[in-house]
Amino acid sequence: MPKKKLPEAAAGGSAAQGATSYDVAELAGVSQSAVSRAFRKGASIAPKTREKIMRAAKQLGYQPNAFARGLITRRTNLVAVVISNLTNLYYPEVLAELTQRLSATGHRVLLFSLAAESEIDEMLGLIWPYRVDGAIIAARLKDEQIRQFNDRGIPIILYNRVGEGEPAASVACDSASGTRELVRHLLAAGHRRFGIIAGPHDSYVGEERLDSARRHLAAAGIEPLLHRGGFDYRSGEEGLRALMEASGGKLDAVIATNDAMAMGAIDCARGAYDLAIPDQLSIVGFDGVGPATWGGYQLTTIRQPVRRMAQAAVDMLIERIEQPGMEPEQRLFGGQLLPGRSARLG
Amino acid sequence: MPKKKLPEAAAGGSAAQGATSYDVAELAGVSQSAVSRAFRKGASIAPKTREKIMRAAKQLGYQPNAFARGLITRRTNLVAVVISNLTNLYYPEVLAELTQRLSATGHRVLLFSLAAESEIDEMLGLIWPYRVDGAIIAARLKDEQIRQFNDRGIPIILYNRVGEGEPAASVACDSASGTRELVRHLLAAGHRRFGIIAGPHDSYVGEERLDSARRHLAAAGIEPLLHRGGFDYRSGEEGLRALMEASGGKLDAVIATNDAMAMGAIDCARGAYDLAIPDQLSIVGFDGVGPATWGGYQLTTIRQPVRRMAQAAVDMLIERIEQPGMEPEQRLFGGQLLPGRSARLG
DNA sequence: CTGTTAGCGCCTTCAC
DNA sequence: GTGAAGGCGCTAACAG
Repeated sequence: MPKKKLPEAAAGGSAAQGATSYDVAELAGVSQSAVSRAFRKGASIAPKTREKIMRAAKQLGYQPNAFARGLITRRTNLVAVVISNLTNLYYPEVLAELTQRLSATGHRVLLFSLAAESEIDEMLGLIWPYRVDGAIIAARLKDEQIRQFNDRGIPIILYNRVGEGEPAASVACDSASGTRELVRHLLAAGHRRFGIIAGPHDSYVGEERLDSARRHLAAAGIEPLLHRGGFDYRSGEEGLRALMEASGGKLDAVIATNDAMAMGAIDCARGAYDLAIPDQLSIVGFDGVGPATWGGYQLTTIRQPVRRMAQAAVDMLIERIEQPGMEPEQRLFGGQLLPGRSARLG
Repeated sequence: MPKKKLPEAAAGGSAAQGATSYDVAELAGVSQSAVSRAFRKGASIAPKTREKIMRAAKQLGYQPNAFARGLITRRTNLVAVVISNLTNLYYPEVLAELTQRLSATGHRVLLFSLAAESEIDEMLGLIWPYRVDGAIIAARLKDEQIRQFNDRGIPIILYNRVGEGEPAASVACDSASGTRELVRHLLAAGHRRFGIIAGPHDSYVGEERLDSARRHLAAAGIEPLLHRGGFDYRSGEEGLRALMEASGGKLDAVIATNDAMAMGAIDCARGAYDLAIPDQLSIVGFDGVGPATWGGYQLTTIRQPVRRMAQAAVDMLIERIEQPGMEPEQRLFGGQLLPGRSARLG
């Protein structure tokens, strides 16, 4: 029988601070462990007792305490989702998909967002106490940081990143071949004078896109102008301005390494230089975010299959939670060319 | 001394499944409770022992188990954040602010996003087991649902919503007066034939904006045309089309109840009807999301003070966590008119 | 199928 | 300032 008997409201009054399984057991006239079983899925319990218990539970507003449960089962049903840059236009889509998928499989999302990549170590210190079952990470982890997850036996999935030395499972969109496709079409349409608006050095996919663009342009004997920005709209405006200046206004095509910058470049080209897009200048992006398809932009870009990628990330993570020690698979998704109307393609 | 002695790696090899405070105590040559004190802030412990313990802890990769701690202290440091519509352009900003603020005050964010408002009850069932310290909710709660939080003694802050019957603390942007300001300027500029593109009925702020617009137009003897959409860009396009049709093309101004729809309307007006904005048609929005200020739109709108609102929500929540039983204050923030270039204002 | 008995890892009195 | 017990709410073997 229950040892604690705080002076509580008599009948089914205020649930106050949360009833325990003992309270429910008492009310239902069964043992505490019966209550426990009633709330676990594969547990053997007679339908009648179960029903009795559920009724009592509802009356008391009882819900099993996840903390007590997690302490024993060593399963918290918590998944950490780490996103560096929530205001990026691209990530909200990802986050929405991830939380939906994770909820659907009985997991809760513990969200971490970073103001700067340097905060990662600090953030890891906030994660460990919660004994998350796994993590999905869209931020640049160092090998050392990946190893900390590995050492603790916490499976992780890197999103649009790959582990450099330390093994890590990952899903990503194939930036290299997406960019190649854009470059090829631009070359085929006769563009020769290129500018590139790239992101900061510390972005994995950003550098991949930049490298790919330069490599394939070099293969055609072309050396593009380069400007670096911060992946946001304003960077696109600044980038276009810088490129126009550096080229003396002689530019055929601009490759931005994401959509936000491409849209900034388009608006700047139209607004500040009165250029017709794509007739006088072709501009391409990457990601296929929502606004890219808006009438004002109709951006020529590569659309990442966000839903499938998120689905894959969740599936892979759950596999690894249920079945520890799986090999660090890397899944690479192809992007889809959205022709749009911001570039002339050949 | 520790009773469990699993056959583990001998030295400081693999931290495996997480060291406990007993492991640390043993290694540091102190009692378990000393370790506990070393990791709690206001606890009395000698600097030297503390240091010894911290060294041992680091060696073992020890971090206190939040589940065990929460079980005793009844404080989980978890805050539920519920957002109905993550892909809304507006909410990512909010979410980013909220997570930053909450992290800064030692709280973890448990994120829930809804595909439909009907999922709320289901979601509440997922929240209770985690004994969150509080919740910030940007979704339409019914009184009954608010009461469940109140009954459990879990403080909540409604974001851009207010409780209808059941008392609830809230922060919101003053939609009514923001809309009034827009309408007044539009009237002053001589607009007479109005169309409104509104959101679905179940949006609190949406209806508030709609009501306010209609009321102030009515005061000027004007009855606007109305089209309802879903708060997204496409709805704005459709809305404009519908209004043009219903008015036979005779329209002076369109009031969209959020920015996304306003931007859709602008693009549609330009693209499908070849109208010059704002010369031939004024279009206004509400929210002041990022893209609204982009060169292609330069939307005339009301900017919500998102940062201050998020800050306020977090502050109010924390107050109520530390000091239960505070009265349900409602904080209303004024929006700022962004004149932009999508409407002629008087 | 049900009740009993140990803990999960930590915080919290309480003596010392 | 430190260590020794007890218990937070629940699950996981066990008997019956």
